Amino acid sequence: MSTSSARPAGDPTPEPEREPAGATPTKESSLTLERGLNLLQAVADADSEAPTISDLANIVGVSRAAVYRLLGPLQSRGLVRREGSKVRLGLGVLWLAGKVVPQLRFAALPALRALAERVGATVHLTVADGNEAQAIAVVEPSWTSYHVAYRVGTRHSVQRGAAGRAVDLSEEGPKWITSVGELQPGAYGVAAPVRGVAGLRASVGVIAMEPLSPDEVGPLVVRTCSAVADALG
Amino acid sequence: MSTSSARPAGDPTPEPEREPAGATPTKESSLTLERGLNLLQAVADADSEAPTISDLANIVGVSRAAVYRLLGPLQSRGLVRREGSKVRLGLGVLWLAGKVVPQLRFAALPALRALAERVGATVHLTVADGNEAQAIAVVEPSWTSYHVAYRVGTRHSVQRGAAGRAVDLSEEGPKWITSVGELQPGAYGVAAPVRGVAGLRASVGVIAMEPLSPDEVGPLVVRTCSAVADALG
DNA sequence: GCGCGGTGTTCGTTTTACGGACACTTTTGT
DNA sequence: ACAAAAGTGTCCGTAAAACGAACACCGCGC
Repeated sequence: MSTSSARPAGDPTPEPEREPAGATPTKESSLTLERGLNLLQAVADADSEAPTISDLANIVGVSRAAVYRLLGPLQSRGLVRREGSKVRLGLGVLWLAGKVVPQLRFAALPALRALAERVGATVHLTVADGNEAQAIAVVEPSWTSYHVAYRVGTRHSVQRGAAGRAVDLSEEGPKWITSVGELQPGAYGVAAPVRGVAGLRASVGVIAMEPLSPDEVGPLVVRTCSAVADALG
Repeated sequence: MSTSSARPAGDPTPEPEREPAGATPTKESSLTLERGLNLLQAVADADSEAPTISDLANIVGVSRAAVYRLLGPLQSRGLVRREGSKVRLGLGVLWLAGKVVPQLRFAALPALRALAERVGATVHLTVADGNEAQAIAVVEPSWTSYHVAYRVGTRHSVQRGAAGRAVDLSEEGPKWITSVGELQPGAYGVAAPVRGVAGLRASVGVIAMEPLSPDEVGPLVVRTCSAVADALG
């Protein structure tokens, strides 16, 4: 939550206060929406056993009448669907997911571009989806005569390529990974995982036609990963 | 807004039974949740221009204070994230999307199984994601000596294979599509698109090792598509 | 038959969310 | 440079919205 460096308005200066016992540090929340999203989450959590209305009322901790009210808006947007008396996730979720990728890409682009121009090679952001990895953003340097063209949307196993293996790189151990000709003969890769963004398995990678100097490029990639993580977190 | 409101009022339940009593199309709704989801949608709709709090207040038609309150729950679940003073979609959406596929698969399985047993060949449900198609459910017949093994998760271009081309089959024209050896030499395919489920581009296909009788199998596939559409809609 | 576990809707009450106002900081503009 | 504009974040009293118990109802099994 807004770990961004620049905090716009002043809240670190509790100067004009007369708040005796600050019970909650400004708990901004809306109970109804909270419950509505709890409901959505409860539906999502039930993988194979579709919950009934009553089940949901129990899980979320509200009356059944409330579940009906909350289900309305959820349903009209296709986030949930009713199948007889069972409730399941709806396809509106997929629509939303389709919208998140461009925004994710957009947010990460500046950091990727900086790296691409710096090292003069193609840079990409890859996210894991199950045990497949997919490139969601690619940036090519603007000043080179030759560089590798890498297509957005490329998918491969998370076990292949520097970018693939990097997404699940353990906390300890090497900070980055290199590969030679794993996905494409003659292609040299360096990649590092993006850490610190909850729910995201991703990596930033560099692809070049000539061997990269790992000691030089590696740290740059790692730094870009941090930048990307900041941009997304 | 969008097409989501295209919910046929009449409950399309060709499913035999289970429907308790006459479902009265009562407009159950919760204003707060409605607004909260509108907010989420507003954030999703802004592809490249990240909206500010004030923007969102204008778009959704509520006071800024309300936006703050609504943003709380949304943010804590990672559905949106704040980037300085801009608001973007969060990664919780991807998490949700990951949960919808198994439920989708589960819902469609009975219809697929029925078809597989009927024609004695492997049946699969394929959904399009961008210009790639991915098999999310595969059912193999239980009584055949030989059948094609097809892996869940297989991806290919939407232009290839009967299942791929079927997802974007226009309303007019053929009801189903056949293919021979397009993805795999010696494999014969018949596929038809799943229609009527808003926001979903999908197809049901049959794969066999021997030529299928289109006139016989085609209508069956189409019928299965309807069944699947009903199960999901 | 009767209870049991479901759904769907109503109604009066009070909790919840509303939005104008304020204090403040950052950016814009002449 | 300074002023004006636009932005954020938070307070408050008020009114409207959401709450949950209760009701009417249906299908199933003991």
